[in-house]
Amino acid sequence: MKKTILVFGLLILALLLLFQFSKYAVISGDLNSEIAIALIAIVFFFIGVYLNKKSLKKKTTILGEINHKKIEDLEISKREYEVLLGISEGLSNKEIGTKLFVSESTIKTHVSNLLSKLNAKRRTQALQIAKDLEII
Amino acid sequence: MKKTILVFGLLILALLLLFQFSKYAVISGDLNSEIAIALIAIVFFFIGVYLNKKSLKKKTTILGEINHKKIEDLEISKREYEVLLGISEGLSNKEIGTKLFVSESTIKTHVSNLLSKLNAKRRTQALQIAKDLEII
DNA sequence: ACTGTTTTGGTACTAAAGTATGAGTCTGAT
DNA sequence: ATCAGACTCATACTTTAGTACCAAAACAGT
Repeated sequence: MKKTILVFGLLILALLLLFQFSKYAVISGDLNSEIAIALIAIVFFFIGVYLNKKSLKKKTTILGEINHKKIEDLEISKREYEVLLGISEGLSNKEIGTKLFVSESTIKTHVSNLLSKLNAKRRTQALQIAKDLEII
Repeated sequence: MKKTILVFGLLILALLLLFQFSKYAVISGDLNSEIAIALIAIVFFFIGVYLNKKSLKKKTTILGEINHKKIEDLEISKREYEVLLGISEGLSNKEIGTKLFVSESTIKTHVSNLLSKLNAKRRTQALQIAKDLEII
């Protein structure tokens, strides 16, 4: 946050200097006034682009983030969550078991518990619900 | 949200400073060029914001849009695609059948064809692949 | 040390999912 | 009219998924 303020402060300072410079350039006639105006225009254009991109980025990132609180609220354990991720990768129970170095039976238990915690009837429905809750 | 407020605050500050400079310009008798420069700056700033917002909007929409060409390339039929959507909603074959007014057998056929076309072994894997190909 | 939760895993079933094959219907294009 | 592709549906199987129940080991916190 402090960095942001510092950056913007320096930015404004730079702009003011640029502005000042342009003013004197125009008055003294050293520079072609059209070039000075064009510079101002270009710089402010990119400032606008930059600020807008920054503010929009936040919104987009939030949409792709996982809601850790929701996971806790649903009382989904670490292992169960790993299984959920396996499901989202399209793996079978046996494949998830191999990946996590446990038996298929264990995965079945986890999946069954997951389904009841997510209030789902199938693993595909669990995926849909999980996406909706933003936990995957 | 806080960031947005901060950004706009700094923006307003910058504008006020610009305005102040214009006032001094008026006092010093250099009115026309100052106002002109300030106007140019503000206008181009907003042009930058506007254009950027437009281009970002397109990108975001593209990310959420379906790649219709890919669907054709994979030779996925209309009905098969509807079944795919049903799967992505977490429905069972029977439920998809009810939704589309056909028997479960028909859905099974569609699913089976879908899986081979998507090169998937399971419906969950089909979902993962379909998302990757941006067809859902 | 005791307690509660997590993780693990097994058995025994039931229910879905998926495969293979065949076949009738329907529609758009030639 | 014929022909290809899409849609429909059934039977018969095999394979995963999912449920129910039980039980032991591992662990964290008190």
